[in-house]
Amino acid sequence: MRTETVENYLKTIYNLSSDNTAVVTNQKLADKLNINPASVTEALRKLHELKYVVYEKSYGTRLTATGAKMAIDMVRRHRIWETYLAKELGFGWDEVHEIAEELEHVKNDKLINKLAELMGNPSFDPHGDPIPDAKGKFQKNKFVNLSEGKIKGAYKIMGVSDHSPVFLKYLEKHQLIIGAEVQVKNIEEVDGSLVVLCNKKEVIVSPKVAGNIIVAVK
Amino acid sequence: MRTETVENYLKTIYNLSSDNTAVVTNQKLADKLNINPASVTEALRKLHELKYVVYEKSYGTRLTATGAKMAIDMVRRHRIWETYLAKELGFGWDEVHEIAEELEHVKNDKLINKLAELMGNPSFDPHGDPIPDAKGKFQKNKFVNLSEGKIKGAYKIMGVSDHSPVFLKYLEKHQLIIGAEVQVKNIEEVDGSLVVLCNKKEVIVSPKVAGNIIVAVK
DNA sequence: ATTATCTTTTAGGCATGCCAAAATTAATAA
DNA sequence: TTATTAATTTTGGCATGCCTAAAAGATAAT
Repeated sequence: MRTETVENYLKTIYNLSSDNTAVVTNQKLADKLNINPASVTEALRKLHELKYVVYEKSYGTRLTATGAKMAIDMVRRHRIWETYLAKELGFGWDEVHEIAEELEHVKNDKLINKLAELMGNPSFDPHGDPIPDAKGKFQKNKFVNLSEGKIKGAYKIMGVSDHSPVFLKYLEKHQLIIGAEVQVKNIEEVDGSLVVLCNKKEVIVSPKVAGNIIVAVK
Repeated sequence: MRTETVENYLKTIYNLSSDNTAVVTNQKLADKLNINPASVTEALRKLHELKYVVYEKSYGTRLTATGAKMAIDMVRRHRIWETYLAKELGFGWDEVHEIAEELEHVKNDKLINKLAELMGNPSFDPHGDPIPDAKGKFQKNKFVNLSEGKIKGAYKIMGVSDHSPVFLKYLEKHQLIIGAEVQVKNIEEVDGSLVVLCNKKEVIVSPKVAGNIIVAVK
């Protein structure tokens, strides 16, 4: 099996079983990878042989320790590249994902570590997602959704949970970017939208949008 | 045919037909690519169909305009990455080739152009190999330090790397100004100083001074 | 418990990109 | 020119990674 193929499967399984405990169904994998479920079955059998996953037919799949390690390594590479592209090369945060998707397959740990070092070993990428360190350890974050914000509460935007370009562009337009400090002035009772002060300007944030903004309480 | 495969063939053909005129034999390609000659025959037939090469059986191969363009693009990407890895990330010169070999396949021109821009759009990589610009044009003249000049070599002064008034005044005094044409008559074995002919006058240039004079090879 | 529905797996196929060995073609020397 | 040698191409095969369609298995509703 080609490394790139293995990496893509493991990464996807990892992302679908967030806490690395849940079992992933073939259908979901097929959807994410945009391939036929039959192909997933084949691939999983091989990944099982290779000891990257434990796969019981008609039941589901989970990563082995080895598989999880590789997956987390992919997450690290991806997020380091994303951060680098955005922070150092000035790419828009809506552009970085696609490029990182290719760069993450370059097999050279020293390269990733140098890039990380160059940026001061960041713990979060431009989307606010945590970057595991070289040993695969994540920095624990205790962030909340802006939708849980309270009137007069002050917050700092740490990340987003919707990574679609449409969403990211929308946020940028209103200066609701990573690192921005916001203050909730009011919460409309009618629809639950938040009136927040950001960069000295008032912005109305719908509950849906707020639910996709991750903030740290200040 | 996978893009990466195409790219590797075109790049190799390009490198083997330096001036882009010569015909490349299958055997040489097979050797360079570490594959069986039979596989080369197959691949070339496909590349011919795809209009990347003109391939006449039992004769040889040369790149079409399209093929050459792609190949030169690969050269640019490779050399930009090499330069970047060495200059910006501190990789040793022996390490960069292998990594660049992977990075060069990442399909994003904006990325390469940003990297190039970051480094001031270099025309030569640290080896002195020319880096084609985004349009595929090579800079004719190769810039080197005058300290790398060879006996009987003819050069044109293009710039200096020491901008101190003392240094500039010294150069002026000896007519060693931008645009001046110089010829190395001799290199003293004792201290490595160069005897150069400039404006029909002989000048002794110490290694230290020569190291701060940038010249184009004529 | 049985049917209807949905998911997963099996079976058979296809394109890619490589191989080894045999056959052909070209180049070189006698 | 003919024999020898070298390069090239043909042939048949193999692994990868995907596909579609059909069979088998699991799930849920009546």
